[in-house]
Amino acid sequence: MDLSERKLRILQAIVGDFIRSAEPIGSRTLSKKLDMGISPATIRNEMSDLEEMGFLTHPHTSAGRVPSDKAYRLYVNNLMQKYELPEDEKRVISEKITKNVTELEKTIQRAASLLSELTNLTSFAITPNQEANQLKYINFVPVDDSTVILMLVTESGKVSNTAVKMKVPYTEEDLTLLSKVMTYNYKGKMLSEILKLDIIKNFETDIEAMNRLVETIRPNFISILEDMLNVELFMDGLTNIFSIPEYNDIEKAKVFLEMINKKKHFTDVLLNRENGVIITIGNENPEDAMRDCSLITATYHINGKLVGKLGVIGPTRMKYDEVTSIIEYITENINQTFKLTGGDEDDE
Amino acid sequence: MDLSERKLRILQAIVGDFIRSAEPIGSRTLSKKLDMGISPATIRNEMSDLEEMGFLTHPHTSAGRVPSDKAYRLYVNNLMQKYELPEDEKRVISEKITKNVTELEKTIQRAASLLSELTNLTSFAITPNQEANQLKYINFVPVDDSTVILMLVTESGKVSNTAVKMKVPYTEEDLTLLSKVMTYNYKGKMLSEILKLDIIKNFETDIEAMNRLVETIRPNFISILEDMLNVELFMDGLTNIFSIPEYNDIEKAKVFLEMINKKKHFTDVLLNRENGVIITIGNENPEDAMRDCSLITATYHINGKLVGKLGVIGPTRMKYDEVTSIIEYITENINQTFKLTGGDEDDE
DNA sequence: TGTTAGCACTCTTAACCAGTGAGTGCTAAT
DNA sequence: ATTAGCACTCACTGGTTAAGAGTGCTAACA
Repeated sequence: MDLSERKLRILQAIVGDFIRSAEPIGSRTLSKKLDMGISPATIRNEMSDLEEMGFLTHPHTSAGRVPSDKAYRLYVNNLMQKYELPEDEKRVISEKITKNVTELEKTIQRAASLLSELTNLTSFAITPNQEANQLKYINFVPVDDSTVILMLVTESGKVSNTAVKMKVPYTEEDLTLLSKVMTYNYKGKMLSEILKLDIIKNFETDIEAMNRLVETIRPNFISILEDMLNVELFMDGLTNIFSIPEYNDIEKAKVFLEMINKKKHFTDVLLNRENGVIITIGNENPEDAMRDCSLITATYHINGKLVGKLGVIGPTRMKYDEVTSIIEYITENINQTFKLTGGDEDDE
Repeated sequence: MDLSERKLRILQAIVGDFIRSAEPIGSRTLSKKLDMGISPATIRNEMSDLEEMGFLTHPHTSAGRVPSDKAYRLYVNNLMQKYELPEDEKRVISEKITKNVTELEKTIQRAASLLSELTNLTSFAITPNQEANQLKYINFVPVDDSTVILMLVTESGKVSNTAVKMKVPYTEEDLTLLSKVMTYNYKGKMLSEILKLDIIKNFETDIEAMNRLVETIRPNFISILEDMLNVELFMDGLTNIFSIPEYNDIEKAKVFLEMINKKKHFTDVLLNRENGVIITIGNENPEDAMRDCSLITATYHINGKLVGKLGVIGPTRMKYDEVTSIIEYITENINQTFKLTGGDEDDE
């Protein structure tokens, strides 16, 4: 059996209607809604076929039909029309994303917050994977007799630092020299590379005093590098699920929130997804706990290079057209904002 | 009517039992449990008195009695016995708090996480209010031709920085000089003072070139200072409420989570609470949304000076004795850890 | 006078039942 | 191939009943 034009139209109508109403839809209502001049009985036959093909299911005998994951997939791939964002929504997005850009993290967080607000779903975003980020600059700043601040700067403009309590004596000149030597040695190397190759561990200079300095600083250096490699996860709109009928069941809401709240695990799931706009529907998700969710993620780029992700998670019944448009528009705006500068404003 | 010894014992038993079981307790069960040789009928009379005095309520005619907020207050103030933490729990706390202390924020977050784990409640913590924190050190680090990193260090050892895209030419010497001048001017001043008195706005030197530098940097300087003043809010154990019978109702869970999720507002509530271990029960809370929660907060100190808070929020029916002991022990450990060093390890 | 046994009463909860309505699947007619 | 008609299914609603827990009151008791 193949999908006739009419079957497609019926399926489209069912999916479209269910996405909005969350109610199973029956043959009679559908017949009226379609006004193609086909009777409920005919629709019933078609529906029966569609069910046999796996596009529809039945909660119980006397209920209407509900789209299956397979139907959503077909809908997303073929039936769905491009949703044009209203101009004012576009304007809001542009304004919020590009306004007040001081730190990448803040902008990304704002983007996530905006996303949940516009979609009424739970949104999330992760900062770029720093694997490919290169070290640009190392500096040691003496603050007082026993405290030195270790500062690292990456090519993308990310700055990290930590205060180090010094256990060996040092002079300002020592530190300046050490800054220069280390910068010379590590500049342009990827963060992960520096960590993996143990080149910090084996770092030695010709000067005895400096080696003692390195010795003191090494653990901090390693931990700050590790820290820079961590991607950060932002979420927003957690409580939005309470307004979704599917999650009116306390048990389901609990499972959902617990899944979302395993941040480490959730981050890994996101990192493992392919780049670009990716929609996974219900049982397409590799994670058991997500089997009745849909996940839409998209990729944003910093300097056209570093790659982060953001997206939404919600019931399989979601407005795929609208949500993808919103996500796309937001990522576009992020890309635009961080095109040249790597995180700092120069666009005023 | 006054509270006889017997009334107190009965009340104590009711509160104690209800805290554990969440079930209204009747005269018969209580009579057996107390084994003071008083009959259910007598207990009923006493209960009736206690109800009249406002310590007990009745969900409905044929249900057992339930403690009122007033009863919890009495329990907390007079009836409750000090709960001794088991040694192994103490050990776990000490280990987790003092281990791997690199950044204050991380330790506080870990403390919150630990707190929710041990209490099975929702926990939170805010980083110290930085109002009283003094600036210690200002430094400008040139990274490349057009980027300078502005770094601020406070007395407590907090380091913040931001990359600034420079719009005017500069030399390394300019920056070094500016660092020195500004440090000289601002060192020892409180962050809030620097911001409020507009002394940044009016900052001028004798040197024309330097004033142009200041001009470029000023907005970043202000925003980084503002940023440093923000307290951060950490939470953990959000989904713990789902295992609490009181919140088995989806509507209640929703209200709770939404209240908790207004982070800005919630932070303000915390900031406004007095220092020390503070327990507020149900309607003692000024916030409508918290009227059927209890909130326990405690204060921790950094360098014996800067003050942060942490605590738990949960149903009025909570194990006050156990929870306060845990919170106290955790704050003690934090105080100990940050006694001298202001955030950096030197205790190995 | 404080305590207690006894009993009628209240109220919740669970189970059961019938009625209703939405929707299906099948059959026979068009 | 389409459709009208009809019997059937099943969730949902509202009402009834019975059980159980617990109270409040009264009268008897130490």
